[in-house]
Amino acid sequence: MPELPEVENIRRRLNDRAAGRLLSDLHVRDERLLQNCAPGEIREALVDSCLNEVERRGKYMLFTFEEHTLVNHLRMSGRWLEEEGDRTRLVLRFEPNVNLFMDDLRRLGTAHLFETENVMDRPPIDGLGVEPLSEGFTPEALGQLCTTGREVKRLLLDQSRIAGLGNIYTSEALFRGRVHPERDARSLSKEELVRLHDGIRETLRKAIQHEGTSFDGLYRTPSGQPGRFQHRLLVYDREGEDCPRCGREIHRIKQGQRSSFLCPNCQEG
DNA sequence: AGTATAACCTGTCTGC
DNA sequence: TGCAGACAGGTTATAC
Repeated sequence: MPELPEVENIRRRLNDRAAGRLLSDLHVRDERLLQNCAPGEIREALVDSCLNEVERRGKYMLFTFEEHTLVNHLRMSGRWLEEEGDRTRLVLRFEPNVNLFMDDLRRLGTAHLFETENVMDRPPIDGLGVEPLSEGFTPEALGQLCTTGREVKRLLLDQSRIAGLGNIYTSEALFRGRVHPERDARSLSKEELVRLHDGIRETLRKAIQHEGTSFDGLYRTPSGQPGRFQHRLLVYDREGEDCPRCGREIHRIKQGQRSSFLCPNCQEG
């Protein structure tokens, strides 16, 4: 479910609530969450230490404590709540009386534990591509990623190239850039690369600003509020509706078992 | 190196 | 009403 804008909003809220606080207790309710350690190890590593900050890399959240860092991915249905949910997998209790609950209906989310100094050099963080909102992500940088003959939509979903885009925001970014999702990535002109680059940044910035996209009540900010960006989507989940640019019909296609939404008139094949 | 498929999970919606 | 199948915001192991 959560892509970069959702994770960024969650990160900000968790950071505001808990950064600088002492972790007084930690409960693993579902051991399958843990990818590289046992419940006893993570408790031993984190309890009684201070959370320095909550950072984000791609769709991962990094809870950076003094010695160790907890790396969390929400996958399809994970979320963080400030009250107990009915699908709680992990509980963090901070002094004084700040509780955070990781809730995850489909139980696909993951957590890794690392020594803080090693996090960036270990999987899964070390293999992530460029941050699309960083200074390093320029139209030229995008062009250097578009060197293989793959469909551009699939390339944008590849987290080892660009970290943070998911199924919603790739469709939105390609629409804004007026690039067809099935285009061979190598075939994009300089002008199209600039448009796509702008489309990616504009989409992500606006989605962050509007606190992400909530469809079926799954995504919530930790305070319990749904996002508002579902009201501003241009093509995603709008098959059969009018293109906001030209008024013709929005289409849905399948690429690698996943839906892409586009306007065939505005986005040339 | 690329893709395709299944797998991991649980729920909702659609059509018969 | 029941039931099968498709589908859902993500990633990864395995097989070509």
